Amino acid sequence: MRQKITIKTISKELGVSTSTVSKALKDSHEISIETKERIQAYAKHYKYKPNSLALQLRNQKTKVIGVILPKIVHHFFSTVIKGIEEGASEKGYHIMVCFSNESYKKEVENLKVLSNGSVDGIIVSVANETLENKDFDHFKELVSEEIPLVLFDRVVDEIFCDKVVVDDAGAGYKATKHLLENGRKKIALITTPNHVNVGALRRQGYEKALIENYIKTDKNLIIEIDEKKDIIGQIEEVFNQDIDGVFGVNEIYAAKAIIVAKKRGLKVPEDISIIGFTDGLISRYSSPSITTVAQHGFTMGKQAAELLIERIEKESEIYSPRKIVISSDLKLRESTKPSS
Amino acid sequence: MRQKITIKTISKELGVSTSTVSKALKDSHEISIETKERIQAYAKHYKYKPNSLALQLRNQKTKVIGVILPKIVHHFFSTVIKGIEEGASEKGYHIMVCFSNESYKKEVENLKVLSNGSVDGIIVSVANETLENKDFDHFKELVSEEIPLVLFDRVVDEIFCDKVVVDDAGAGYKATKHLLENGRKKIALITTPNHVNVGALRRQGYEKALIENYIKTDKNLIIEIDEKKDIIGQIEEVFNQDIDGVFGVNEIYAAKAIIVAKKRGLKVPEDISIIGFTDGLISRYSSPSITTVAQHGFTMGKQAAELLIERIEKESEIYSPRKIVISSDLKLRESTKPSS
DNA sequence: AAGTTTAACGAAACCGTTTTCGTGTTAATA
DNA sequence: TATTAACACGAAAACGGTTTCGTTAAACTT
Repeated sequence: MRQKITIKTISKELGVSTSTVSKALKDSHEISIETKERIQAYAKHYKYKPNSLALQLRNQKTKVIGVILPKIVHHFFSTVIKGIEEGASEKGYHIMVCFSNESYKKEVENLKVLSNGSVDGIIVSVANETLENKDFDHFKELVSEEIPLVLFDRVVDEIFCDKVVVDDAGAGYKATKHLLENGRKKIALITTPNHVNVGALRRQGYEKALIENYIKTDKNLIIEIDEKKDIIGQIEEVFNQDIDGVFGVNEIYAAKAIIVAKKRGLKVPEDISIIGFTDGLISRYSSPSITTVAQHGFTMGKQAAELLIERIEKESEIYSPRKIVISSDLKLRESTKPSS
Repeated sequence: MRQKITIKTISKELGVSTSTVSKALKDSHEISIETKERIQAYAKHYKYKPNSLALQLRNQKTKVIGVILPKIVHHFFSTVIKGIEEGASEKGYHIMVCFSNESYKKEVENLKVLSNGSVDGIIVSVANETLENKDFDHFKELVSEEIPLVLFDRVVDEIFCDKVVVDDAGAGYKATKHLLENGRKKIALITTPNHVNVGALRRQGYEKALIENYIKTDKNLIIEIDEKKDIIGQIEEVFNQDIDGVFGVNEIYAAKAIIVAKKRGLKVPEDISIIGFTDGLISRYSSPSITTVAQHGFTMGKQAAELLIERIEKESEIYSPRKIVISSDLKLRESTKPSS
């Protein structure tokens, strides 16, 4: 890189001290008008830009927030990022993004790098592997160092920090209830293994809705997808039962359920209602378009950013972690309708 | 934040100088084994972490690369980010992500913030508004400051820097040729306004393929979508002509074309073949699934990162900008087949 | 015994900026 | 004319590290 121009350069060139230059550039009254003009003109001409690293070091703050996500090529998470960025940028912050790729090891590494002073606070959605391991020491260490931390979506209760979550149980309940109101009675649940707590919560909602309607849950109708194997094949199994409704805990499962249904000659939504989760592009563009639970990723991200920044800027206050629950709505589309 | 422990703290506490501490932590031979052990034990116990800002300031490098994207909630761009992150992280770099939201003003701002020393280099895909304005001074200034810059996908030839692009003209040609080989002759092109140069290039490819097959291009079959208006409505117009093939320059246009076709009672792909661009989720899950040109966003991102890092680390060498062209492939799916 | 090497450490400069606290000069006041 | 205030500026410390170059004392040569 070309020789950068710094305050020191200016001060040498103009025969004044660095303090004078610094003050002149800030239009301080301590400096005479002529000197200020000379310095400012010089700075402008040579396109002086204050080195932000130096400022960050001096001010002991970076105005950057770190974000660690399990993945990015995913509608929900990219929406959240957008929300975080908007929330941050409104307050003059920037974001530094890392991915754990669902790996515990990468999460730990990322956390370590971010916590060495390069960011003022961190927003995380916990990796699946970490949730399985139940090893949260890296987060606890962060908290003990009093680095502001906000968890969202995939959160862990035992970590003492602010959280933003969707009402997954409520959402699962709403989705299932919608199917029930459609007159569906034999409702399959396509979900993730139980350690993914959002999946578990959605399942709770599903079960609650069934119980309220005096339907007992049938284990054969619940299938936990192993993403390492063929997903379609696993979904096929549940279609071997007699079912008239499907609740998929994400939009991929719902979309694949539609594919399976079609293959079996079932008409969606006439013969079977299918509902998904995450209001992404798939739900909008699949045919029939899919009724889903909208997760409001943007709102989550923005709230998370706002929460974090508040924490950063009021560091002195007594700390009592907050939990924001974002409620989710049903987005009605073509894949569900009352049974005839 | 709690009182951070620094080298100075350690040196005071242990009654040695900061230089000794620094050397001891680096296991320097200059320091006696006993002293080293004392210092290292203390550092470990109190979880000393070197402040990266201080290091960055001293080393005059941050190991961070800035990324400016027009948007994020978009399959292609999120794939690119993933590629960039992977390329960066393999070389020990981190990424700082900003969004221009297609706005010239935000792009300029982001560029200014990133170019003040907080990153070692920058990767950008230019905002639409900037492409319309044709105002590239902010990039030129960056180049004149010799800050490493890589442009990808939406690039501008007149900016003197490395570039990574997809072979848009070639891809447009391939797509159109595929339709022609399907026996389609009246092929509509649904594209963007011409200032978006990727759109323009794809159009060139389209026209080239037609000319090669002695078909003259019909202006009525080409429609430039104004995204501010109702997209479906605009697509409807082109369906008022007699057409048997559609080439949409992104997957949304292709998906919407399918919707319109269905509404008109046309069967896809029997009556009309439809091909899209960007191999995202929509193409995979729409029904019928959509034949597309796969853009290899991941590869682009990774290449961009590698190019940039090479530039950063070999700053002394004579500069002659490189342009990497990523070739694109057709991903055949259900929405196209030979006419019968 | 005088000179030389080596081990173990510290002082100080440096990265770029801000800010507090002088300090010297001039102008205003008593 | 002596004192004081105002003005314009500079020196130095600070942020948290690294690194070069002493420096001192002990150990080793000859």
